[in-house]
Amino acid sequence: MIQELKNSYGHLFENDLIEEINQVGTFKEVPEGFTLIEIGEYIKSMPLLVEGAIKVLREDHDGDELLLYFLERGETCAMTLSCCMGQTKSEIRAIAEMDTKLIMIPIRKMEEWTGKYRSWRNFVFESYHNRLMEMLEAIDSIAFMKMDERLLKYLYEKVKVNNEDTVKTTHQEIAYELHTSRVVISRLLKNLEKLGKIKLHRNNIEVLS
Amino acid sequence: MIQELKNSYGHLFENDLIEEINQVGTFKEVPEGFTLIEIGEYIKSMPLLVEGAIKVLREDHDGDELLLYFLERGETCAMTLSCCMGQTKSEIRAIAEMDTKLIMIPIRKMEEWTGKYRSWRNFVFESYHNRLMEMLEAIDSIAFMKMDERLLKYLYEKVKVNNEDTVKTTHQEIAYELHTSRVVISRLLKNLEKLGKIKLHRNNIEVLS
DNA sequence: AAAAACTTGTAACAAAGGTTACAGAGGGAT
DNA sequence: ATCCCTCTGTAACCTTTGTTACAAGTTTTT
Repeated sequence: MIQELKNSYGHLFENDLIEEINQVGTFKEVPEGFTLIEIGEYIKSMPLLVEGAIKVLREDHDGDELLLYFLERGETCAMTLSCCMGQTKSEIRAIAEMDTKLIMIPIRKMEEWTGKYRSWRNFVFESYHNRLMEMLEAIDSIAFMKMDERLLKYLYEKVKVNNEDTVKTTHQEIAYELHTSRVVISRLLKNLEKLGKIKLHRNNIEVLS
Repeated sequence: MIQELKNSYGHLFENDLIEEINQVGTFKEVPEGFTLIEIGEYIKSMPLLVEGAIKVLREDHDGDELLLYFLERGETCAMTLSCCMGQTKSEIRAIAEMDTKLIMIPIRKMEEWTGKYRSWRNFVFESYHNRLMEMLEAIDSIAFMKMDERLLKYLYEKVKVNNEDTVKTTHQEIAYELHTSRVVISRLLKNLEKLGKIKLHRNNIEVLS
């Protein structure tokens, strides 16, 4: 674990802290699709992402979903942080976007470290900052963009996060994450194909350029 | 200033910190409608709200607005915090919702205090937490609710923040804050009136029950 | 191979919200 | 009173998005 830690967090944390993380953290490997946090759950530990990616989703009372943002290597979930501190239930769902490696930190350490290590404090603040910015971006998308723009943006993000130029998913799944219906997604995808931005195949979408 | 500080923050901060705030903070009183922070501005100090309320807005590239949330007594703007730390430009606009009193803290103190005072650290974390929760609520509203529900929610919030049962504003202004058109707002307000939820007057809306 | 389940395409229609245009009410200034 | 400006109400129409229904292709299961 120490090697993975140093790779992903060596430039952020001083050696003492890396050492402590190595002592109290537990290494965890989860497969694509694994649910890391469910809405309403209490959170007992905080994840540091070492490899892979996690998607964070919001749900309304009818069970309708909406993708908020992705977490990548070297990041943590500020929502989790937030819930840890306040001892409140999770407001979001976190699902592994691909096979993912993480280090779990017991929440009692967090509080201690914020007093003890400046680098940890900065990391936590920066996490909050990044998450707020991503929430703003999510708000921009749903408030100001039309569905076809959102869809294209979604595809570009997927391509970036997964580091592949095809998005392996179904229209139905996209519809869930953008909170709309499958028919609408099929329609708009067909349009994007006509515009030469993508190429449609069964179970995967090739994103051009 | 010390008295106002103690009233709003006495239960949160230890005396030493209150004392320090009193030393370095400057008291500021702004009228309703005053722009405290503009998008793209660099931020030099952080506001602690003592009395009144502040509305926080987001804008897209076309200049279209959207109300994100209100700040009330005992709160601070986590966006500001966030921008201070990162030395980045403001992503939001903050406008006094009514006549408002604040204490401005120079940003260099913030960093210092997060190391020195546990209560300050907790205050900052809690601020971030609250702001994230309000962003989530904003997302819920625009993603999952229809315009008439959003409008009613908006009116209820205004009533609560301003502590009056009439909302003194024009349809046009509501349209700006909900990012829609005046005609739509007029239409929906008329409907809410028919449903007996509100009563319309010129320049003000009476919210019933 | 046949059946079942999943995925995509498409048409037809409905609903919500956005746009344009215009009339008239209310209030302030001269 | 008259003029002017702001605010509100409403009609007619358009666009975007959501819904229902169904056909056909693909993959998995039996």
